[in-house]
Amino acid sequence: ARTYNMLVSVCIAARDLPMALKAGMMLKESGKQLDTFLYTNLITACATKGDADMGFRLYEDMLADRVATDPRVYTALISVCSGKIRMSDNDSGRRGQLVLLERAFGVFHDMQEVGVKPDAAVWNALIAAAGRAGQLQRALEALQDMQDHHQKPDGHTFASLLHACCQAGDQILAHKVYHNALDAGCDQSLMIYDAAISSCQSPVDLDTAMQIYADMQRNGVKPDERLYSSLMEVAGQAQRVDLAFELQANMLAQGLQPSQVTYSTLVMVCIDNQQLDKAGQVHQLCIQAGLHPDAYAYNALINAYGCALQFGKAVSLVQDMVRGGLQPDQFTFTAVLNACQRANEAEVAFEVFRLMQQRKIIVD
RNA sequence: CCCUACUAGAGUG
Repeated sequence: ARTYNMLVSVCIAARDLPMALKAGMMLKESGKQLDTFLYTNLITACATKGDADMGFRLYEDMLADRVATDPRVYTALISVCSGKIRMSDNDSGRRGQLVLLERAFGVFHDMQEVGVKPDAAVWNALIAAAGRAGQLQRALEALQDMQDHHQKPDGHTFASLLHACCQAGDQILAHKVYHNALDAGCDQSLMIYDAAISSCQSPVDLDTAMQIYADMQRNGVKPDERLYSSLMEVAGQAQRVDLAFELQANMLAQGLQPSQVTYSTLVMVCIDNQQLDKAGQVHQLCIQAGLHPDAYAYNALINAYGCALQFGKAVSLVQDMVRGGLQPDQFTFTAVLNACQRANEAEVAFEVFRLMQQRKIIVD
């Protein structure tokens, strides 16, 4: 069973939910019971993909098989709701998110019904779900409830609260939460620094972000590559492209490898500051580093080239994108059409439009 | 306390 659990972990790390489920099925068909570990693992895979239906189906299977449940299973289930809330901010909108949030609280209720005691992670997951749904008040209530049950808020708690503040646009509260986190002894938690820096994005507050960076270093916490991305983003918003690259240099000096996120962040910083050539260079560096830019990165760059009347570059990026195994999506097509319009490329626009119809891509 | 499972984390029209 342990071997299978590890196999499933590998599938999950590779973001291959179908393969993970297949591994689970294989085990089941060989007459073995799936254990709590494996179910939790599988449910978590659903959470990261935002597949709530599958997540709850697995939970039902688990009950049917009379496998013991524990707080981790319920945390994973709450996180299934939370994951779908994150996925659905594009399409289904606010109402769907609130329904999912209620479902998360429903899980919380159910677990207590069956006599499983919530632990800190359960409340943390609830706070995160509420934050993602933009319900800061709800997140604060969950925090209160957590404290009423004598659970100590930890780094996860404060980081989730900080993100909830960001989502709700409450920067003032975010700063208070950050200081509460430090006072509560979470000064060794990298997450709180990252979340606190992210809260300096709107309105842009580079000074505070850099202070948090300094706090972190003073407290002897080693940053990761994501924290640097958060900082670089704030630098870019403060029109400090120079600082963004300086931070990247710091990062390299600390032996951290830039990731696709690092490069995308830098590309966006350049685009937002009208440094399109530099953006293109960073994009190339990303490819050279063997990291594949995703559709977001391509679309942003294609759009920027289109706006800058660099039609040829926009088109060649679309080609690169396809060669890189990515499907142009509605954002890509919109960007290309926009580029055509600006460059008076009626013929190409017509072609593109036909392709969109073929692929049934709908724009507004 | 750690071993195989849960909880935070960006960006595109």
